Amino acid sequence: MKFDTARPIYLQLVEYFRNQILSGVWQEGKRLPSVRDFALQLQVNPNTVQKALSQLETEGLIMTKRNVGKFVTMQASRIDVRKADQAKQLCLGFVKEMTQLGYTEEEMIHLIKETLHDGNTH
Amino acid sequence: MKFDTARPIYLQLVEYFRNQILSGVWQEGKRLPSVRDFALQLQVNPNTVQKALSQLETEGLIMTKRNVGKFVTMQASRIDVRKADQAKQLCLGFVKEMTQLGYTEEEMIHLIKETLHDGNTH
Amino acid sequence: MKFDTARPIYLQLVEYFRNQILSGVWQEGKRLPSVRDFALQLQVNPNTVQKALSQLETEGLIMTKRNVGKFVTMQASRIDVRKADQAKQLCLGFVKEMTQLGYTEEEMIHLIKETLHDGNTH
Amino acid sequence: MKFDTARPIYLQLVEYFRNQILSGVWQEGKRLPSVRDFALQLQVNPNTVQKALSQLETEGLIMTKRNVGKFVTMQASRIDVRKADQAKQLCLGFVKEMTQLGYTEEEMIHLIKETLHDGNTH
DNA sequence: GTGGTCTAGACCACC
DNA sequence: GTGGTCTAGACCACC
Repeated sequence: MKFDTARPIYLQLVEYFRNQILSGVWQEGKRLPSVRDFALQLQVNPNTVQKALSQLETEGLIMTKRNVGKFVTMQASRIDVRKADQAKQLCLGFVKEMTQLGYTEEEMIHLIKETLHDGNTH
Repeated sequence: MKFDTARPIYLQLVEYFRNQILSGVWQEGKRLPSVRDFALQLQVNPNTVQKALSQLETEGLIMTKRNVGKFVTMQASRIDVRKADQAKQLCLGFVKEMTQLGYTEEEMIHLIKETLHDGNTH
Repeated sequence: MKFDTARPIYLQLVEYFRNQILSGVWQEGKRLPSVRDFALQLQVNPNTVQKALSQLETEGLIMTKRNVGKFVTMQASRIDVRKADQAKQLCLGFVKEMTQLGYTEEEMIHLIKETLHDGNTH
Repeated sequence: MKFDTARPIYLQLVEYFRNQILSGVWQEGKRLPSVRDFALQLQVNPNTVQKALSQLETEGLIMTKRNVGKFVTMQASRIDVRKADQAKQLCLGFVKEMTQLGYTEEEMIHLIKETLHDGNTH
């Protein structure tokens, strides 16, 4: 995994982990690797992993079973709500910035389609 | 003007100034207020204004005439290119994140339209 | 029985067993199920049950008859003293925290009554 | 300040800081000592102080002005709500445990009064 | 082995 | 000077 040096590693981890959960790549109830394993695998300090996972626990996407491990929440509804929230935030931000630049609805939609069909999303 | 205390003020100024230029609110060739006037008006340290304006000069959106003042560039084409770039970046980021969450093209466009017609953009 | 995965299970057992004894649900002299039976019934490791029962024996609420089994103590006075102690500790803690928050005697008593009559205690 | 060695220091700090705010000892808008000063004064590591203050920021009781310092929130209403919440939680816990032990309303209130008039609260 | 806490100390950006 | 991040590494309880 490549980290952007300009932003805190732990925040990039939060975003990565959150995406895995909201997109369903990590399914409800899935057991996560241990903090130490994550740290080895991601080449960062265990404390950094711990900080990211704690934040996701605060957000309710992860739960800890003491002396057992950490798990993706089993409440699918919570995941769905968060996913819809996240999408709404992304849309709001995008629309706000494009509007400020002076783009119209048609232009926005045209540009979005163009972007999707360019194959630059990967 | 309201600043977010969590992010560097100079960056917020860069974004604000850049938006004014790219959206055409500040037209080509427009003379900018002096650094001191900006600082008074925005209630920030003159060094902060200076730092923001320098960055925009590096980006080619502003030019300095020695002993006269600072001006929005007169090269309209440069502004247009930057504006298109900015829009493309916004689209790429938006599409990438929505795709990661698992949204399809139709869903994205539906959500964008919904956002625009909700009146929540302000 | 539901355990809070965030806190040691054995401590939760200690609290549960102690409550059963102090409240009189388990009367003086009552013979307890075997460690193995408890473990099966509570779905925990026998070592965990053992640890909890040992602590209660140290506290004098339980006694072991070798090759026979474990029993609630027959000294009713010991139970009464511990119960009064426990209540006193609860009161002290409660009053201390409420006082720190700035609540007066009248307010505390009013809130307690409100809580009791809300039916939220279960 | 004396720390209970059985519980995490950062949690004890959270509780201490929170109490200072909810009780009004630290008033709305009050600037807190710097993280480093707190650490020196409390004889703990700056990271430990930081962790406690971050949690209070998540709770909305503290806000950070970058490069300036940390401040008690200026939203008095938020403080009031949290204070009422806290009191309700304390009452619920107290009533639940006393009820489990078999105490009646009259007994609880009698014991609370006794505790308050014993002078043992300090 | 699991997560959680804490320290010492370095380094960073911003102002 | 301010807060924020990160690391290396130790130590703990629980199971």
